[in-house]
Amino acid sequence: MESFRGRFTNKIDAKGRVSLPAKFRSVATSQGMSGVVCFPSFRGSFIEGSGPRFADSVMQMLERLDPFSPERDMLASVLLGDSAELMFDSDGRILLPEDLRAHAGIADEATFVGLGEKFQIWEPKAYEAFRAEALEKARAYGDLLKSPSALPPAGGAQ
Amino acid sequence: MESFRGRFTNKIDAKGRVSLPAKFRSVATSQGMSGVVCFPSFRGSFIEGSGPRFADSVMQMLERLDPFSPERDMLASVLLGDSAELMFDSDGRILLPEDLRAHAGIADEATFVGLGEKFQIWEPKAYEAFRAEALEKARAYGDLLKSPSALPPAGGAQ
DNA sequence: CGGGACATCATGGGATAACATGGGAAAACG
DNA sequence: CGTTTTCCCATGTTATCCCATGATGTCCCG
Repeated sequence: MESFRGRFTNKIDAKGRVSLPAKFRSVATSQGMSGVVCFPSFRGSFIEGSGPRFADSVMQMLERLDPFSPERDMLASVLLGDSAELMFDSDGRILLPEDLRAHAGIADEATFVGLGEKFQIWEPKAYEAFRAEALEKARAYGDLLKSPSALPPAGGAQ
Repeated sequence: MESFRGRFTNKIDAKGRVSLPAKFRSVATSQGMSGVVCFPSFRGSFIEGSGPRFADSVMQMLERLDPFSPERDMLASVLLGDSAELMFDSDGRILLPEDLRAHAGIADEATFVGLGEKFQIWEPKAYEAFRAEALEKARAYGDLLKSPSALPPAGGAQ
């Protein structure tokens, strides 16, 4: 199962287009979609993105809630209302909407970071800073990664 | 399966016409209807809308209730009695009925918010306020989707 | 091992199509 | 008849398509 991996920084042209890294493109395509789904992170100034597989799982989670419940409406507003389906053109580029760019403080360059089932899009310098911090935290969180064979029962989600 | 996603704010002209966002239009069309079904929300000052698929499922939900119960009648009078089938014209516009506009406090602009199987139509500033609240609550509901990996990535449960 | 032929990719620009929006005229309605 | 709705056309803006270029990588063959 392919997943998003690696880091790529691409330019944004005058029309707002960016090349989606070729490797990301092929992940999305292998999931049956000629595009990606993006939405502003509600945890920081960056854009979250994914292929249809992850996006569908979010959708299914929402459909399990009562159709007129406040929880469903609020979660859907944030997760779907703010999201955008960005199809790539014949050259593999996507058009980053103005509001998403503003959220991430992105001007003329964007850094794509693969995170498995999803990826993130950052303003390059902002990502540098985040990455330095992530490295620190990773050191501390390293203990959380257990060898699968060492997990006691099933579930593991302490 | 296509669904309503994204947020769009369009103008209402002197005749009361609004462009239904092109993406919403194609969702409705793919469900076999050249229009959408709209009705006032019973939980707030906004309009609920959907394609025929969701509208049918609402119908079925009503039919599961006791046919002569006051609950059923109350819900039906809002969900069906106040609902309108709005066909879009050759340019993809719909005509928002006066009572629906009044319910949502909509004057000359309308914000369409995609929520999966359904969508909502808001007065832009009212939606802004709702969204801010939704963002807060979504963080609280975040237990449902806390770490992104907590979501079933590839059909974990279903 | 080296060098080139070729594919892939990111990027730029011009042409074209799609979309939101405004207004006029015909048609439907009461 | 007057009012409201539908249809048609015009326009500016935005997005999409198509082609060109250069840079990088890959592969094959000598």
